[in-house]
Amino acid sequence: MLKTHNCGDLRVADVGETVTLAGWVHRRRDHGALIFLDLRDRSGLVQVTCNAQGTPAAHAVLNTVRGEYVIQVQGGVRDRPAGLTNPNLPTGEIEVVAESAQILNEAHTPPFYINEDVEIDEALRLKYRYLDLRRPVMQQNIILRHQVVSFIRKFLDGRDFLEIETPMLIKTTPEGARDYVVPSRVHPGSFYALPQSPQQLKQLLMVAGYERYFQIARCFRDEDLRADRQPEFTQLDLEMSFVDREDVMALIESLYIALIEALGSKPILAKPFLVLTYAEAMARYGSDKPDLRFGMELVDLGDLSGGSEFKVFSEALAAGGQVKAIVAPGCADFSRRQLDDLGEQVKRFGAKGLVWIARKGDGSVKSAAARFLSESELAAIFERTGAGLGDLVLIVAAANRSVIARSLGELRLALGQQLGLVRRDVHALCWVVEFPLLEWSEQGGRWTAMHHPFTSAMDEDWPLLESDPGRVRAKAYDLVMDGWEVGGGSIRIHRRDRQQAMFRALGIGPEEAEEKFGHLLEAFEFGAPPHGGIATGIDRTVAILAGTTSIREVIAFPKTASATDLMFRSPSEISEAQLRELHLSITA
RNA sequence: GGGGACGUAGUGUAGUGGUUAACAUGUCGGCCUGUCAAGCCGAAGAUCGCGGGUUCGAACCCCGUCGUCCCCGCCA
Repeated sequence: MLKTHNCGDLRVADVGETVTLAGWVHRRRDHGALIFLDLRDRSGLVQVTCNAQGTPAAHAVLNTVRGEYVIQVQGGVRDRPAGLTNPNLPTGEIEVVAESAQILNEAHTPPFYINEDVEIDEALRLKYRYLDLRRPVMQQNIILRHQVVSFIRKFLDGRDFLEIETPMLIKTTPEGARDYVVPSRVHPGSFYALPQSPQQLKQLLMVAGYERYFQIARCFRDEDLRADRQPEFTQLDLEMSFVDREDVMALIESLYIALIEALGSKPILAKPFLVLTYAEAMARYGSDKPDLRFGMELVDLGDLSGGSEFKVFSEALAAGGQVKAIVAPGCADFSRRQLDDLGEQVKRFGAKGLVWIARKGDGSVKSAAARFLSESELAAIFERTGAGLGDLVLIVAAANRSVIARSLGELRLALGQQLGLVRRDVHALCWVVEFPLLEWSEQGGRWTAMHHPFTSAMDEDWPLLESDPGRVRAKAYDLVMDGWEVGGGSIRIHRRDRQQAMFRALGIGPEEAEEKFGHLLEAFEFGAPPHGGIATGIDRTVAILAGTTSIREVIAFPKTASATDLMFRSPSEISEAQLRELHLSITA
């Protein structure tokens, strides 16, 4: 080894030791005959010093080094003189007096600061990702990610799980996201698909009798990107035989509690995790991934507004819709401009408008709708919503219930952040269960699986699959953390007849089912055990633990929003020869 | 596919129609033996993303285009 110690590990206990260090010049403070420099390696920083009289050999070398030079230093660890310690550095009580030093490699001045935390254009960071990753913040993120994955492996190994790899070159499936596809050289005109998840493979491992499987699995989906979505991402993929819903949930709950308590920096707001049905989550939070770090729940005003003079209310209800409200605490004095902005926000989600009622501090009521609402109606609204003096009641009425949920749910999130109501000092996790098995696709004109086509219905709901598919609830569960969907899973179908019934409900005919899923259907006839599992997002989990809002911050080499890699400059064209070999021609 | 924001020395920003594009920091040089965002003095460093247009005159206004980010659609 070119070094005997790590920079960041040196302490007072090492005083008197002779050490050899190697690392990057983080910062240099040159007093002429006296030089200080902060030497950095993965473990952290330590101050190295030398002077022209006492250590001339080292001084001659360190006089020429610059930022990010890679150097090696030999010297003794000593206590810093009294009053000269640096409490901001874990190594701040000691320093290394360099006796000699060598330049291992010179470095250009980097295109951005590695030794300072300033905002840098993300495109530049991605172009020089290897320098970006050198920054201490990024190193912490990547190290945290390693710790999370390592923790999960140990946890599951201790509970009798087997880590089993599954292929990356599989087969395109109907349903779900757009596949990334790989042309076959050997079979002209045929393609592999990269897995959107190892879903079928892990089910087949259950049929194979492995009982408890997991994998830190890379997944690929060719869909547009977001701050929390990359074309390739990593899941903890897990499957168990002979379990019911509660078994999988209990296992993952204990894993996440242990994980957060071991590696997170914030306490968990409530244990055990709250379990909400999908219907409840939508009703109370207007979202299937509610952020429980603050209140501001949606309140139903339907029974108060049935006979209202206010047609916005009564007509929505007559059309089978709802009238619902949230209370923005202390916002009664919002300006007209602010209220208009809130109105614009809900319109994005299909609401015709936002009804606002300001209950002023002096007890007076201000509202554009006030003349349509009686005293008693107002009083009832204030009582139901709990709106006090100084609060602002925000109401959406619509015939379409999902419009109300969506618009008030998003408004709740926006206001929660804007008003600083979201508790940043805790993590809040919950389960959302009993999702609808199917949802109607307007553009497809058919039912689609809300989770995936292998999800089992609730036992008592199976009879509804043909008669009333929209009412069938799934044995599915989502894990939600701080308003992010971090995981989702289900008990699977393990009987051929039920799987066929599911395909039928999805409009997949017998021939197509045989062609696309024949292997699975056949496997179910050879003794498939009842089984279920879950997949949780490693990128999202680490991002939340790291306190960042983009998963790119916890992925070593992420892609841009347009799915390019700025360092490799990928995707890129391939040669004519490669195209020929793959039997491909470019038409675009 | 759609909407929005941004693009100015290496980096982060200011400049919203008028002389030589400003500030901080970094870089380079000089001085300096206790700094830790070292300090002091000096110097260099800009195709104002790119193309077109309006104007006597454009970093600034307009159109297009490229790139990055955020959102909608999409994401079983």
